[in-house]
Amino acid sequence: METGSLSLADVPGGFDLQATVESAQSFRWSRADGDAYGAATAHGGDAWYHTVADGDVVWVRQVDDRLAWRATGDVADLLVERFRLGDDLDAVFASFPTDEPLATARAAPPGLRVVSDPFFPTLVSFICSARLTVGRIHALVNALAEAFGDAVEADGATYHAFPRPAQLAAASEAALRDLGLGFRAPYVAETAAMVADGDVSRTALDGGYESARGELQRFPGVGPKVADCVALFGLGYLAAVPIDTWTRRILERHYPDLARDGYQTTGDAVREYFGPRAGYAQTYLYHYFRE
DNA sequence: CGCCAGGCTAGCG
DNA sequence: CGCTAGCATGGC
Repeated sequence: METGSLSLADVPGGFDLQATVESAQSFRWSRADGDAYGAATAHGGDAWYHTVADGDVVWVRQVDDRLAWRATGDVADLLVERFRLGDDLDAVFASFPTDEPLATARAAPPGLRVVSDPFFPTLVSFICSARLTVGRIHALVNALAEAFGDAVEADGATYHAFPRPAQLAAASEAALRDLGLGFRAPYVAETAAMVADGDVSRTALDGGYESARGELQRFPGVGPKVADCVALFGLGYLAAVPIDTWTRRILERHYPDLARDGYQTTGDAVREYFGPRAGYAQTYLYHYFRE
């Protein structure tokens, strides 16, 4: 087991681990003190969170200006990437128009970051997200890992990586339904098969936000909203603005001029207003106003 | 019991 | 094009 600690003192705009891993972007972080994902907790502040990333079991916790980690390998670089610690949040917010709702959202808490998660787990997670609560998405995604992912031992316990495309493609639709996937089961099965078979263009995914969105919607179970979530959290396109039921309510209440009838037109209006990193604004608004 | 959840798809007009 | 019913499941 290796350990390390990252200083957050010089990370511009700061970092809030709990907000970032419990804000329904990533569903593969679990808190040691019970499975309270999605439940508002006043102070998970210095709790340990764990996951399996790139084959390593990883524990991480934040104490003030330090991010401490333990893992089965060196994960310092991985954490910097996954949590986008290189993003200058002060610069991001300086690029937004100043308005009251966003200022309020940023203050509670500052340091929430858009995650940068691996593509396939993000794709499957958000296919699963349709018509589910955040807590149930978390439970389902981790049930998929336990059922079909590689086992990794650490500290005398067994953890599971998220399944690779071929592993999920080999799962029967009935087995997926048994986990509680419901009508999402065939979507996950067919999408996993497409990725496992190479029926996806990496060039299109890497060819900009518009290109990626089109390629993503080729997958069954991926419409405009899920495509935006994958583009933002799994491909790093900060122009993506996922508009779920909560975000639509938030827009209608706080930004009535941006809430158009259609999905696409609303997203375009939000991008027009906040600019090319509008996804960051959406992530803060969603996190703060969801309650 | 009814309603809703980080929606999508098929099938209408 | 736009619009809507149906979809599985569990929690409140």
